[in-house]
Amino acid sequence: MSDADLLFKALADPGRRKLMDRLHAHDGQTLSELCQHLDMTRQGVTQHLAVLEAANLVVVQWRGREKLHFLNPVPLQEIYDRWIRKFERPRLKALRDLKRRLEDGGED
Amino acid sequence: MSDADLLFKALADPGRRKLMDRLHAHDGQTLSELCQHLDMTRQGVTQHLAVLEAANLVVVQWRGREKLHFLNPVPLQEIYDRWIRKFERPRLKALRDLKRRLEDGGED
DNA sequence: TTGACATGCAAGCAAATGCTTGCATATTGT
DNA sequence: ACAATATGCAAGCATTTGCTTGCATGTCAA
Repeated sequence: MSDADLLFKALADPGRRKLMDRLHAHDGQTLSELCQHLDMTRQGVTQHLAVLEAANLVVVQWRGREKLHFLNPVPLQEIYDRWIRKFERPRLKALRDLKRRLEDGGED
Repeated sequence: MSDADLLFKALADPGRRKLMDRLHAHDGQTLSELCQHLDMTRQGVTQHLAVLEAANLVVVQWRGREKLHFLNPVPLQEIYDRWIRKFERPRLKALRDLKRRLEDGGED
């Protein structure tokens, strides 16, 4: 399965996108914490998180018996580069490309 | 089904993404033309295109018995605004927001 | 007008997906 | 040590998805 496939399939579920939003509101939450806002069993949430981890959208860190979840924005940038910027209307494209070149100078 | 759901589900298939690329290489192709590059029956391609149309990523125009397909980049921009820009690392965010403001001045 | 071309519609089917339940394992705090 | 907490693993099941085959409809061109 390609990277793009893992990414888009991961994002193609409302429950998983909600998890992304929850983590965006408060990064580093445990599984139990994340379960509290989803209308689903813990196992369901676990499986959704596994899909997000496979897509590298979420990375985990263990602290004792707790599993902490953190967002990784890098794959989203790859989607932008491959699937958004490429399909922009030509009128806008030249302008955005210029700014992106500027931006590359400021990358960390 | 929400807009975001239609969009991400539409993009979550390699065949449909390949169709997007084919249309990007040459916009306005007929169904038959698009079929020539996919290893699939015409019906399969029809169904994939229907998904892309439902997501508003592809719009069609009839010319006699031919169905012409055109890309619509607008929904991809909405994905960017809701799901890419929002999740950028803070370091890059300020810089990108600045450029986006510049860019909005050049919108047509 | 008639045959070739372009597409639509619908049923069928294997595989993938989303979710559950039940039980197992590991860590913490008292 | 032991009970509560946090999580993992696996089987089962209903629904959705991706694709096919067969037939129907509409359009063009000689």
